[in-house]
Parts: sequence; structure tokens; C-alpha cells
Amino acid sequence: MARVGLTAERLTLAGAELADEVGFEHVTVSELARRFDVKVASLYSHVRNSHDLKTRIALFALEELADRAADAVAGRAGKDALAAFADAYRDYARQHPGRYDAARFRLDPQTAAAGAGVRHARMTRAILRGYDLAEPDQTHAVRMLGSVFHGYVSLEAAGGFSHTAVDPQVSWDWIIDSLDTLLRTLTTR
Amino acid sequence: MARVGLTAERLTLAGAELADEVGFEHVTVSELARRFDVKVASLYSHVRNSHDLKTRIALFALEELADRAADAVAGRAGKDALAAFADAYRDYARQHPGRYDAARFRLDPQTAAAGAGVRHARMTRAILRGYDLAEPDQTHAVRMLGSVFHGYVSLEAAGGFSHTAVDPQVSWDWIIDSLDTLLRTLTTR
DNA sequence: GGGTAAAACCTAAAGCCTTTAGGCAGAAGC
DNA sequence: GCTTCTGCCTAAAGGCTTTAGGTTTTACCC
Repeated sequence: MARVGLTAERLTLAGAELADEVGFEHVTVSELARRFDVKVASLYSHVRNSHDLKTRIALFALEELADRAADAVAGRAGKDALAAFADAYRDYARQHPGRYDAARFRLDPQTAAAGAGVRHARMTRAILRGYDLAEPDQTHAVRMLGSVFHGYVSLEAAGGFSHTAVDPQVSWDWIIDSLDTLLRTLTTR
Repeated sequence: MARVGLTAERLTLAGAELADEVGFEHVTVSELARRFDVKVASLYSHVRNSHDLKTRIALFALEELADRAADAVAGRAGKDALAAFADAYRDYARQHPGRYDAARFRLDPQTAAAGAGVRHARMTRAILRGYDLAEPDQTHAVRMLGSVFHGYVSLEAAGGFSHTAVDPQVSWDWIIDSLDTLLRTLTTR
């Protein structure tokens, strides 16, 4: 029987692609097996179970997203960095809705700590260097930025902004602008 | 055979409670049948299918959340109203994580339009009356508030804020404070 | 109070997904 | 060339969803 060459990595990547096509919640071991033209049981040598597969996809997406964000902010500072960082998130979510969803998959604390979540937090803090905030304001600001970006992106993905004629891109820019203003206000407080 | 007295409403409510216990994604027709000590097939007279059940739970949660928010903002204005509104969301999400998740269930546009989503949007706009914003700023601000609240609440629920020692309540208050400041700045622009 | 018809719940069965156990055949190493 | 390991397979059990068609209960009406 021809061997397909399954590995956890290939399964993870294929799972990520599948997620973008059919939605993360519909990613299934069976469907993945079908795509590789292989029997379902065969996947269980590479992946512990369905949850494990989803965890891998989540970690993969987090890593990929962190890479993108890191690229985006490299060589920028202040509002420039803020906007680039924010856009990296939103662009990723729009190009890869399934993966973005995967990145929100609830990981157990251990797994999460070992994953790229830490990079995300560190990058957000790095963005704030341009605004010179002291603790605990910095932590508050990190949380606020994370909330706005994630909230906006997920509401937009859920179709929450399609009732109004106002262009989501314009709102997005407006929000980034506002956040920048706000953060600069805090600096001088 | 003793009749239990199933109705779509009772199933919906039980489903909401189940969601709070085991998580919305684990709400299942089978489990609900088990709770009512009834055969699975019996539920299908009251609910079209699993998706229909989830939709009903989602609509129920949206309605309940809108009720709470409406109560919270009644008789308040300005920052008071903003804070009460925000707290209503966060409190609901913390008391009823499963229902809050349900409220984020992706509804088809028709269903969503008929549901309480509209009330939420209208209330958010009402909050902004205290800040006297012209269009399109008002829409931008509505989107920003929705994003921050939803984003914060869902990141908090996902355990995203447990890595730092800073009290989430303090960050929350700080964020509301900041948003109030920001909105007041916009008014006078 | 008895008849009837709708409503509520049941049995049966098919289809799909997950997961485990054990088997065979290529691939890799000696 | 032989052994061993690995990759994929067959088989099977268990769970959830959904449909079809039966039976009992309830409620209404005469």
C-alpha cells in the first residue's frame, strides 16, 4: 500500500487549511483522513486524538500569527507600530478565518505557556514602549489593546458590522487613531 | 408513560443551563434528553435539529443579556451609563459563561435581524447620547465599545489575563475610565 | 362519561465521527 | 538477504444526530 507520508506537521498544516475552508469547528479527523486518501485510524499514529489535533492547529496558528505580527512591527515605532501590529491581526483573521478561530482555541495553561501566546503578550508590550507607560498602566493598556483588536476582528468575522453602511476599514482606522491619541494622553499624564 | 412536558422553551432554558455547566460547544441533544429522562428522538418534535437548538439558546441568551443591560442603564447617563452597561456584559459573561458563548453563536442574518442583536446595537448608541457624537463617529464609537467589551470579556474567560498579577477588575475599571475620557475628547473636538 | 383526534413520547434503524486493538507489508538497518 | 520497525489497514465498539413510523396520553366535544 502506497505510503502517503503522514506526519503530525503535515496533518497540522492540512488541518489549518481545512479550518480556513470549512471553519475550525468542522475540522475533523475523518475529513482529514479523506483528504489524504487514507483510513481514519491511520491518523491516530501521528495525533493522539481529535483534541490533540486541534491543539496543534491552534499552536500553529498562534505561531504563524506571531510571526506575521513580528514582521509587521519590525523597524517601526509609535503609532506606526501600533497600526502595523493591529493590521497584522486583522489581515490574518480575514485571510485565514479558520486559523484565527483556531488561535482562540482554549488551551490548557501548560500548553498555552509553552506556545506562542507569550510572544504575543511581549509584542504588545513592545508596542507600548513608544508611549512610555509605567506599571500598572502598561498592563491595563496591554489588555485594552488585546481586547479591542480581538473584539473587533471577531465581531467583524461574525458579520456584526454588516448592518451599517459605514466601511469597517474606516472604523478600524478611526479606532487605531483613537487608541493612539488615548495612549499619548496617558504618557503625559 | 409519564409525560415530562417538553416544550421548545423548556429545552432552550435547560440547554442554557447545560451550556453554563459544560460549555456551549458540549450542549448536545442527547445530553438534554438524558437530563429530562426521555429518549433522544422525543426532542425532535420540539426542536428541528441540533443547530436549531443552539440557535434558540443563542437567541435566549441575547435576549437575557439585553434585558440585563437595559436594566443596568435605565436612569443613568454619561460615564455612569457606560460603566453600568459594560459591567452588565462582563457580569453576565462571568455568571453565565456558556450562555455568553451562546450569544456569540453565528446566526444567519435573518435570524439575527429578528433577534435581540438589534436591541444591543440600539443600547450602545443610547449610551453614546451622553457624548454627543455626530455620524460617522458615532458608528465608529459603537464598534469600538462593542469590540472592547466583547474582547475583554472573552479574553478574560479564556484565561488570557491570568499570567499577570494585575487584578482584572482594576484593568476593567481603568479601561472604562479611558474610554470615557476618549469619548469626551471626541465630543469637544 | 365515552369517543376521537392531536400531541407527546417511544422503538428502530441508518449514517457519521471517534477511538482502540491487532495485523500486514514496505522501508531501513545490519 | 534477513530482521525489525514503522506506516497504514481491517475490524469493531460506542456516541451523537436524524428520520420514519408506532403507541399512549391528554384534551376536547358531544
